[in-house]
Amino acid sequence: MTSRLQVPTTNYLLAGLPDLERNAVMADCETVELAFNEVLLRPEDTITYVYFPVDCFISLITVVDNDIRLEVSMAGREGMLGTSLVLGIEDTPLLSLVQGAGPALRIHAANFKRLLEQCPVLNQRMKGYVYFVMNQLAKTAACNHFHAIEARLARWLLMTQDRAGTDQLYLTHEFLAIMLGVRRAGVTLAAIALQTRGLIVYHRGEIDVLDRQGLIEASCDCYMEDCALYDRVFKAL
Amino acid sequence: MTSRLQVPTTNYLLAGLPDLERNAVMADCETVELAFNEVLLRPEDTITYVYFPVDCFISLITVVDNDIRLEVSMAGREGMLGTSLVLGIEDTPLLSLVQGAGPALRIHAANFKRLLEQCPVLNQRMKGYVYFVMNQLAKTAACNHFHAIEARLARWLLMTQDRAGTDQLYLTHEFLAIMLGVRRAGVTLAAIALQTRGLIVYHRGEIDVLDRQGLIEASCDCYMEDCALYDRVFKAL
DNA sequence: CCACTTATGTGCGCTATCGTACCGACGCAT
DNA sequence: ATGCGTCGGTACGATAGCGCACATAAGTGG
Repeated sequence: MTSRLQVPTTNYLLAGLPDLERNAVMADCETVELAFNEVLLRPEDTITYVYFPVDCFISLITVVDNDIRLEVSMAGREGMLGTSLVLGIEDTPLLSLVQGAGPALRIHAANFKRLLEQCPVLNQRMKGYVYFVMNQLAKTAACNHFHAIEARLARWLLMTQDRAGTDQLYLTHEFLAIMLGVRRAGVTLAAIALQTRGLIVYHRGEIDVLDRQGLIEASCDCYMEDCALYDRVFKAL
Repeated sequence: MTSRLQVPTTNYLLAGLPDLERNAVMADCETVELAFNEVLLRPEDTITYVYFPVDCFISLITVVDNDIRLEVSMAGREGMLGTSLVLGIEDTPLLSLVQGAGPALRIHAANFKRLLEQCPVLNQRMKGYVYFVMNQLAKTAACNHFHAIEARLARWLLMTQDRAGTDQLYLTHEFLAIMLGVRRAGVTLAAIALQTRGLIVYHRGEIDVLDRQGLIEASCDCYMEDCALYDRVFKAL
């Protein structure tokens, strides 16, 4: 049960294409249902499909020291999975994990590469997205380093809310701890702080955003800067 | 005075081009001498020149909360400055700062864009470098978050040594502190530890690498993984 | 309704790092 | 030779977050 009034039917990167290109892309797309916790790509994997989330979202996670994980990017309907192919590289060093179940469009890698050649607007939008992700990575590196858990949690919830398109998020503190690279107990404390301020309520694996504006104030500026960068890149495309 | 026996005359990204393309690129290049501490690009700046370091190196720095800085990437003769143009974007959100003075090749942005269209190998190598940087950013985000100052300092020195091509590095603790996003006093302690182990010696703004292998052992795996990724990307190109 | 699993709350001692400050040493410039 | 700015060493209290461990509470399945 969600508060969503209307189920979105497409992905923003594709929605902005001119009709001709969008039709060409859609002709090669199939809709698939991504399951919660599904691993789409492991580090070093060869990319077989490119995914465009429609109503789901995916975490991109870097793995260090063999087992320590940290989320470095997130793709929902504003993004895609498979950026390496845009750069002409067939594999990925990141782990991609489905965090919000739901439909996505997917295309075979070979078809995607063909489409990149044939569709100049698609190509430029994909490159724009790569640019956005790069700068999000840079910003996130600094954010993770300098900002407190509470602000980072607020940012993470906002980003997830945007990508999930709903005010109800289904996540445990345990899971958030892994994403943020901190202790589970640390997340609990931060969550209590946000809840006490009336910004969220949560209960056993569900977090509801009550006060989006308040969350924005509780988060670091990184959230708004990310949004601004996305808009800047794609308003021009 | 350096320990370098031979001054390198070109940039690795360009050196690997087929003759035809390299000649085309070189025809549009001029050699410039970059000065220590020179700011090549500020956040939001429009890129006017693309730089290919020949015997100098440049820090790419992200700025958060208006004044806090953190180095997120570094470009020496193995890299370039101006990756945004490879993605068809004219500006950059990062600050680029010359850290090691010396010669670089530069090309006007407009000419570079033309060359990207005309030279397929150049284009693919540039995209490969973007891929490398993206994954370096992701890895660095985790490294900054999880690893101790001493290991990060060791990694930073190794990376700088590779890019500078010399065992003598001219950097103060103060400067290193800004790059690593830590206190100056924290760098001093880490430097003392490395020096005590005989891996480096330093004195008023100069750091000499004595035991490269030892430094590798003192650094986190991130260093070697970075090197491996670079090799993997470019051995295929 | 009970046993079990999972999610959250909490406590405690520990450590890395912070912020700040001060001092001495070095070396350049006059 | 002197003076001043820069660089590095050190100290000290503060603190965020850690590792670990245990308690409680809420669902879940028999």
